[in-house]
Amino acid sequence: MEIDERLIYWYLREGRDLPWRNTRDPYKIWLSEIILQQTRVEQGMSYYETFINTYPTIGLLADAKDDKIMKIWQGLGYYSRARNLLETARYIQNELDGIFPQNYAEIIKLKGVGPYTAAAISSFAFRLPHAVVDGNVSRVLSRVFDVEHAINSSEGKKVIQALADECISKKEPDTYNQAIMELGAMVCKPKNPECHRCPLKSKCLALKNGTVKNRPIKIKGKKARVRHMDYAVLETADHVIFRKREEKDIWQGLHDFAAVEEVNEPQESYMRSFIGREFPDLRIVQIPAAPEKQYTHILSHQKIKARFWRYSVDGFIGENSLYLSIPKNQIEEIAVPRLVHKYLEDVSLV
DNA sequence: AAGCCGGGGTC
DNA sequence: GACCCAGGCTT
Repeated sequence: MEIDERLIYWYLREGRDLPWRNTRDPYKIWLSEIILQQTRVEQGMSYYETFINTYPTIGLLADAKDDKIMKIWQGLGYYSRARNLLETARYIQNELDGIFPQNYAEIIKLKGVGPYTAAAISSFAFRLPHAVVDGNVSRVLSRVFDVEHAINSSEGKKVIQALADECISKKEPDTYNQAIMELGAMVCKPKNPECHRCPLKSKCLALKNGTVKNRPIKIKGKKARVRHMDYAVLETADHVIFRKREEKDIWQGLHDFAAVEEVNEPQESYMRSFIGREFPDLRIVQIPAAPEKQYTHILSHQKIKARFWRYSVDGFIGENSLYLSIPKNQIEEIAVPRLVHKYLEDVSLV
């Protein structure tokens, strides 16, 4: 039996029943694929349910407020996905009369949709023969064909895509695409792959050559850089002052606090003078002797050493400011990074 | 081609 | 701590 047939038989027998696998609605498939970019099924599942329940159609999503989308996306990471999701929903609703594009060339033009996602939507929604290549597929194919190119080099990507294009079932491209990703997730795992129960074990060159453990080859990434963020948490009797992050940096569109970022960790006096410059109309009522909390927050590319200094203040923040004064009983309404939410929980502000 | 963009799980 | 996840965008 050929590779595609083996995969399909195995998948029909052992594949998981996931919500987005029971539809050909391109809206639902697109939404699920954006959520699942660089995200495990188990992590994305509840977000998918929330989106579909809140916005059953693309037209309803298009009408949503930006801040509401960021709030629902809170905790999923890679927030540009949420911004692009909304922009694309509005584009399809307003410019394309709500009709989702129906072929690969048109689909890949959508913002936030690259080669993987365009192939996924093309095959799952329209049964077009475009082979998906994601992390799972790259791993499976690099083992089955014992590929020595690094899968994250441009040469390696070409090699893998060519193999994928060759293997895909022309009759059932949708089932085949689901199947090979499922195999990568359930059997041909990064560590401890379960080759004994693999439908491709008799065809796998890496298994035959004893190189499974060394496939795929991958070029190592850079180490995370360290950042020091010292937050001034300014609190009045019933408000807390937040900042909406608009600059091109992490957490765009989310809220944190007024912050000092220096190479070294500042002393309290430095924080106080920063607050004086940034908020001339504010009077500090109570000065902390030390940070209220500190955490090390790990991102894939940054290690953030965060300290939270909490000041009691009174007065008003200026007009037209970058800052928002949020009533304490509405803090849970705004989107915040995981780090900030952790702090808010630890000090009982949410 | 390389850098940037999150958060959570596994080993 | 290193690696990985239904990747894509920017430079």
